[in-house]
Amino acid sequence: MCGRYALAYPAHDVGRRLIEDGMPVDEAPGDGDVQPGYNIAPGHVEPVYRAIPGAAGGGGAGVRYVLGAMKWGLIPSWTKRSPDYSSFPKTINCRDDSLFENKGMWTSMKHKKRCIVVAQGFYEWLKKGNEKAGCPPSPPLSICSSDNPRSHISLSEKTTSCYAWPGSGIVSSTTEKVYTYTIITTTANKQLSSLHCRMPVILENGSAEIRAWLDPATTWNTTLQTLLQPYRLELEVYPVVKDVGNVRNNSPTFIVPLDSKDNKANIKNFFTAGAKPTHVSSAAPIKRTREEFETAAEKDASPPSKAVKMEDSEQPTPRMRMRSATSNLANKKSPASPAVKRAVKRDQTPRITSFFTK
DNA sequence: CCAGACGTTGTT
DNA sequence: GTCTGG
DNA sequence: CCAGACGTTGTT
DNA sequence: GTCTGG
Repeated sequence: MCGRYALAYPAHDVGRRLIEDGMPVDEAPGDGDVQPGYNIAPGHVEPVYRAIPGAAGGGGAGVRYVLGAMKWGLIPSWTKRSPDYSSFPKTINCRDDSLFENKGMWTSMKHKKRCIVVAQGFYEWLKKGNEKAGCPPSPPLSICSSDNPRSHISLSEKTTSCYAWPGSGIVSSTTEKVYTYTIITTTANKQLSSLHCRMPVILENGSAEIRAWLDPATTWNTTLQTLLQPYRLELEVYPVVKDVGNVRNNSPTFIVPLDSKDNKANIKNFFTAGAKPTHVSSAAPIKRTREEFETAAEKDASPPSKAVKMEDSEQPTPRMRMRSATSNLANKKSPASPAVKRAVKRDQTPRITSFFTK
């Protein structure tokens, strides 16, 4: 989930918009230091917002807020491997429940390395003629036999929480530090659950939640934990052109609703299957004002902590159990070929796939 | 104590 | 960095 | 996340 | 089918 997103503003514009939303920016990358676009993929370098502690070390005084240029796909600083980006496991996302457990690679950074990824929206792919974009209890989605509509889920002015890792671990040939980040995912909310079982955690610009999340004086605690919730407000969801699939493509049309005749039928199926469109044919995504969000939030009133989480978190458990079981198995022997690991994961005997003729 | 692992998504 | 297994 | 490639020996 | 690169 959340393997592709959009942030097309040049760096200076990202900074300006954050400031307008009440998020101070003391420092920002040059426009040439990041890769703005409508098709941001893992490995790209993008603006990420974080707090730097003041001289005193912890609390209020002297904290600076900066936009940094970071690479998507987190590499911990303690990695001993050579600076090979692709050799490390896939860390473009971090499950919120992995953070709740007090172990694993995330514990080395959840206390001090929290940050915020800035995004206009993200993309979700619907699998070919297939209802389940993943997990067990997702409702059927009878959509697209061959041509897959893409849904673009717009966060417009919203941000997505994540970790940044000031990585001394990845060292380029120039001995330069590379900062990397990952995007935290949680259970999909009701609106998106027909598309996928996971969604990124989304926080409102300028919110107390973001300030709490970034506060350098705070180490990991249950308050931070409760910030990781499925999004409670409505998002804009609509199909977009399939060209977004190719990472080399980049176009503003990627965040414009797809409304061509050819795809009318698919779009109809898409929405009748459960995803609620907020608009289908307008020229550009609607931008919500902060006031609108706040009133919507008031309506929603319920404390974000329990109510929402409980109802949405019933699904993932069986799958999680499976995950830990298989990963234990797969990790028993260290140097195993990918094929062997996969076979072990499936609890099967590896197959011999090569042979000599004659 | 040291050595070794540390992940997610989606597939069946 | 921090936990688990030996 | 999807798209695209998927090999070796021996030559320049 | 499966891994790598973007």
